[in-house]
Amino acid sequence: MAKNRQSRDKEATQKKILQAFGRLVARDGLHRVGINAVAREAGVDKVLVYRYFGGVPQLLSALASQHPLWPSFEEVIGTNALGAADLSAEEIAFRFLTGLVRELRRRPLSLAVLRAELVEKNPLTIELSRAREKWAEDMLEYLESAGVPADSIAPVAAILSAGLLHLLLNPSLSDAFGGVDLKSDDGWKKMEEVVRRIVRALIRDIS
Amino acid sequence: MAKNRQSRDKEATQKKILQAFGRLVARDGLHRVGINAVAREAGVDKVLVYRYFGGVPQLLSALASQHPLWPSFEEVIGTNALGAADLSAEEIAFRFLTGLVRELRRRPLSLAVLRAELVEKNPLTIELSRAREKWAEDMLEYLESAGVPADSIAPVAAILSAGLLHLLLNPSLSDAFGGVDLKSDDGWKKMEEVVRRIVRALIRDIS
DNA sequence: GCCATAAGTCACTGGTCGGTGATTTATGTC
DNA sequence: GACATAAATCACCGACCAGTGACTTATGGC
Repeated sequence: MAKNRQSRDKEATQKKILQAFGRLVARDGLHRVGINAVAREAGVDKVLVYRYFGGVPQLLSALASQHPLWPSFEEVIGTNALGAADLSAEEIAFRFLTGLVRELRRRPLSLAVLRAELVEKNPLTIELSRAREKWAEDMLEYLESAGVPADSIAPVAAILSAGLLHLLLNPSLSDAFGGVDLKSDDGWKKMEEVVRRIVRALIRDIS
Repeated sequence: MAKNRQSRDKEATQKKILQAFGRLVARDGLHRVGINAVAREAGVDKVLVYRYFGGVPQLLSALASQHPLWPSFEEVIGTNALGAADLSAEEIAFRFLTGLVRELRRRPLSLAVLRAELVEKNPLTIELSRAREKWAEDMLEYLESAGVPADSIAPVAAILSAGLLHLLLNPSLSDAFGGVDLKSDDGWKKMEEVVRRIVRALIRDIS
């Protein structure tokens, strides 16, 4: 016969399940992915999903343990906190905002988590929010230790990063405003220039 | 007997249904409100919901025809386009951003729609997105006709309004950054000052 | 008081979901 | 080749969902 239905390979099956879960979450969003859908997508009986993982939350944390949801300071800024100390405040702010976008853009799972947090309030999303907030605090601490006066710019950073995040989550929004296509790399390049302008103006204003 | 179960009052029933729908959407989000939930909340058989409205989309449009989802330019700015022509660019930009927040904050249904757009792609949300985008275009036109140089500030306005919107949809986000409680009026008062600072710096930079 | 109308109710279909107990079967070991 | 083990499957449960056809009954007009 062409192929055994039962491959009897635990590790391979687990991998199939995890990959299917990741695909589905990236495509449909966290809030509409359930055990049934995962099992279907993986071509596997749902009992196996329960056996090997336990449930959707465990699937997510298994995936997150392979590829962390949130980028590190180094990934975002392009250098560690020590190296960042040599940069100007403007440069750090610019790199922070654009780096954030760059890193999140290659993490569809993280974007799905952000969307889910906006829309669903359950033990899983609450836990996820907590983790993300802790990460944001850490980022801010790093910024401070790199010499950025956090007190004065924290709320500004909140608005700007929230804005970029929102455009990231909802590309259609920007069409109406800027006519910039944020689904394309070129669109984001242009958006980076805008960020540069904003940051420059704000920093000049403070000092 | 205490009361007839059947009140036999079509208009009253329709009103009950609409109100129940509005309550549920504001509380649970558009994407998790179905016919069954509406009927339960209204204390009415679901057949009546189908009879009087037809489905969830029609419920939403019935509600929106009573209270428009998106505020007018006058509501946002506090004066019509003619009056706005007398204001400085800084003042218009400030009023636009803070007015947007003020008006949307009192429209829980609109916030629910924005959330749904982020998370669900179906005929209903697509139609809703289209309507909202058209509204945004109109707003931008009004701004232009009030003397604001739209070309140069459109992308900036996109980022800033998207940011405020995101904070509106996700109050927990701001905690980590600014320590500002955006569920309270005071928090938003503080946020307005931040907006003032940003707008002033940016306008100063342009001119 | 009669009765047509329409407001409201009941009961059902077919489907999906999360979750679980019992069973089959491929595989490596001896 | 027999057999214990565990990988995988099957079959089911109760709950919820959207949607529909058939029914009951309150009400206003006569």
